[in-house]
Amino acid sequence: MKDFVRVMKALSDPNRVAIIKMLQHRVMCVCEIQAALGIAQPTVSKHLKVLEDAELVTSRKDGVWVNYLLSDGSGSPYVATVLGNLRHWLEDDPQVVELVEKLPTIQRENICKK
Amino acid sequence: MKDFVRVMKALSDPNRVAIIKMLQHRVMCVCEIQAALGIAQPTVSKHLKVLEDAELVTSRKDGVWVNYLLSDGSGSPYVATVLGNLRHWLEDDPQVVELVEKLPTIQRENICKK
DNA sequence: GCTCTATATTGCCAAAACAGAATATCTAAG
DNA sequence: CTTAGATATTCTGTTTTGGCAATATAGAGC
Repeated sequence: MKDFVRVMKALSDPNRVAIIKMLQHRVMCVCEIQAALGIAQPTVSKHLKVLEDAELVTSRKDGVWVNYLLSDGSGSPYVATVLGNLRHWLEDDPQVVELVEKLPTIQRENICKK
Repeated sequence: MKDFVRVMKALSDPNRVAIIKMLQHRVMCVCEIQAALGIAQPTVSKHLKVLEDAELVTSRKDGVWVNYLLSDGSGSPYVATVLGNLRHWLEDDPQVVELVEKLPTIQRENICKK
């Protein structure tokens, strides 16, 4: 029950759902997600922690960067199923469409290192 | 996006999930749910409102009683899918098992009209 | 060692969520 | 039309959440 509720709670925020929809297209680092969503960096880190605690997302350190990617869902049937459903769900959502369209223009080389 | 988040948020509370698991077995009125969960009546009504707003649940008035039942999900693909999944999910959850076991002993004739 | 830079953590605030007590509404029955 | 019981709504207090600014941490490179 706790695991299930944790996953549902993680999916109860539009920004977190947006992160998942973006990660369906590619791996992203924190500053890229920050640039895409237009919210503060600590806020992004906190959202990612919630998603990671729910096992919806995993991270891999690559030097200074931390790459976030979708979990394979092997640890939780809820995660596996919901991530599967989210492949089709929200594909036509205006906010998601806009995010995915500008995704190619967001590259860590241009965004960070200011 | 808003619809999806609303459904996820509705499923982010253990008591609300418990209500859904009970409604899988039979229609229930407010005071029966109250007795099963052991929480205050206004709290139950509020949870039911959240579930109804998310279209996870429907209600039918029957005189003084209001019977709550699971939605058929025809209004929302998220609802249809998640309610389908919840048929199998949490079947072995201790809290759910205990609730379902004592479900037969909870009848509105015995519970209400105090 | 020191300096950048990316990310995480902390602290704080406003808004939302959950709980119950008290109250209001509705309906059946007399 | 008055009462009694089932449910909904309001009110209030407490906890949780989402946001940001400020700070701390970690790794790359000098």
